[in-house]
Amino acid sequence: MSRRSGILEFAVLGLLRESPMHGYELRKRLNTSLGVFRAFSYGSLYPCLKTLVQRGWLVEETSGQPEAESGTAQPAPLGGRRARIVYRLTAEGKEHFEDLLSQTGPDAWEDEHFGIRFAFFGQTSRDVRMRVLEGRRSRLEERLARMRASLARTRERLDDYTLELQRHGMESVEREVRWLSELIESERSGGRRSRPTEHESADPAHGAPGPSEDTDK
Amino acid sequence: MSRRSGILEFAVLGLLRESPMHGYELRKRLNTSLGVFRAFSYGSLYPCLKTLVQRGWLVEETSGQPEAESGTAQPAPLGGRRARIVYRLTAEGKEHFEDLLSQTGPDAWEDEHFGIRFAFFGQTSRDVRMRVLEGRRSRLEERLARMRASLARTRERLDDYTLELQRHGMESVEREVRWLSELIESERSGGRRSRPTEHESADPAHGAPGPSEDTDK
DNA sequence: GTTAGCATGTAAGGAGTTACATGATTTT
DNA sequence: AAAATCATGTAACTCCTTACATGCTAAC
Repeated sequence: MSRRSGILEFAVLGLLRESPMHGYELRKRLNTSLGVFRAFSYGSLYPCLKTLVQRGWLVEETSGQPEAESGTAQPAPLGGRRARIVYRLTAEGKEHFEDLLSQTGPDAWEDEHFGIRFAFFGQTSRDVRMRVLEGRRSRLEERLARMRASLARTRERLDDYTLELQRHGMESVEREVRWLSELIESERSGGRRSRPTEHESADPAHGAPGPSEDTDK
Repeated sequence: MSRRSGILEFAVLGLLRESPMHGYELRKRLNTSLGVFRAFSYGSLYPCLKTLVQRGWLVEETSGQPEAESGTAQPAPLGGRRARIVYRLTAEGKEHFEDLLSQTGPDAWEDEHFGIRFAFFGQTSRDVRMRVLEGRRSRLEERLARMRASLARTRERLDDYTLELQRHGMESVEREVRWLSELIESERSGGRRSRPTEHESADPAHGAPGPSEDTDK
C-alpha cells in the first residue's frame, strides 16, 4: 500500500536537497522555479511534508531565529518571528531521492512526471537523462501515430473546430518531438552547448503542453 | 455544493447530443474525436452515466436488437448481442447542455476545460466562442507575464536545464497565444478561414476576462 | 478451443483541491 | 488601525484511476 508516487514528493525532496526550507517558502519555489506547470496548495504540501518526516527522509527544525544563541532549543521561540518549521533532508532522504532520480521506468516520461524529472536533470546522470529523453520522445511518437491513424479514419465526419483542435494538438506534439530531438542530439555531442541565442527570428521552436494522456490502454 | 464541474459529464452530454450511444462506444469516441487530451476509464464513465440518468438528463434504452418487434420490452433481449444499454439525451438534458455551452465564466478557459469547450465550438454561438477564445488568450498572457517576471528575478540562480524548461514552457504558451489570435481574427472576419472580409467596428467590448488565479494568491 | 474484443459494472483508493481556522508580522 | 502577506494546518470533498468481477461473441 501507499505507492506514493506523487510528483509533489519528488519535487519537495529535490528542492530540499539544495537547501533546507520551511513550507511556505517551498511552496513558492514550487510555483516559480518548477511550477511553470502546476501550483500546489498548502492543503497538499503540509500533509506531504508530514509523511516525509514520518518516513525519516526529512527532519523538522523549529527555528525561532537564525542566530538563536539561547540554550532552550525547540519549544519556545518567543521573540523571533513565528516559529517557522524548517525541513532538512536527512541522509536517508538524500539516498532515496537519488534512487528516484536514477529510475528510468515508463513513469519517468509520462506527461505528469516528465516535467519534474527534467527540472532536476542538473542532478541526474547523463545516461539516465538520455533514457528519459528518448523514452519521452518515443512515447510522443507513438501518440502521434495513433493520432494520425485516428484522424485518417474519421476526418470526413468531423466538423471544422474538432479538426482544428486535432491539428493543433498534433502540431504541438510534433514540436515537442523536435525539441526532444535537439536535446538528445545535444546530450550526445557532449552537452552544455550555448544555445543559438535569441535572434527573435525563425528559431526552430518547440512544443506545447499538449493536454494530457493517451488514448487507449 | 455540487458545483459538478466535470469535463466528463460535459463531453458525454455533448456526444450524446449528436446521437444516442452505449457506454463502450462512448468511451471510444471520447478517446478519438475528443480524446486527444484524455483517456477516460470505464470506472468513471459508467458511474457518470448513472448519475446523469438520475438527474433526468439521459434515459437508458435496453435494446437487444434494433428491430425488436417482440412485446416484452426491456428484461429479456435473448437473441441479440449482449443487452447493450443505449443512452439517449432527454429534452432536459439537451437544455442543460445548452446552458453549459453558453457559460463563459473563467472555468471555460481553464486548462482542463478549454479543450472540451473548443471541441464543441461547432455547437456554440459565435459570441460565446469569442468570449471563450479571448478569455483563454488573456489568461495565457497573464501567465506569460508572470513567467517572464519570475524568470527575470531568478535567471542567475537557475541551472541550464531549469532554464531550458522555463524557456520551452514560455515558448509553448506564446505559441498558443498566437494560435488563439489567429482563431479570434478568423472569427471576427466572418469565420470559416475563407476570405478576410469586412471587419466590424473595432469595439473590444467583451465581457472582460478578469485577472484570474494561477500561481499565487 | 482459445485468444481478442465487446460490454457492463463495483470497491477501494490516489492525488490533489477548496474552504475553513488560526494567528503573527509588515506595510500602508 | 486596516490590509497584505507570512505561516501552518485540518476536514471534507472531487474527480478520476486501478484492480477486480463477469460474461458474451467473433475470429484465428
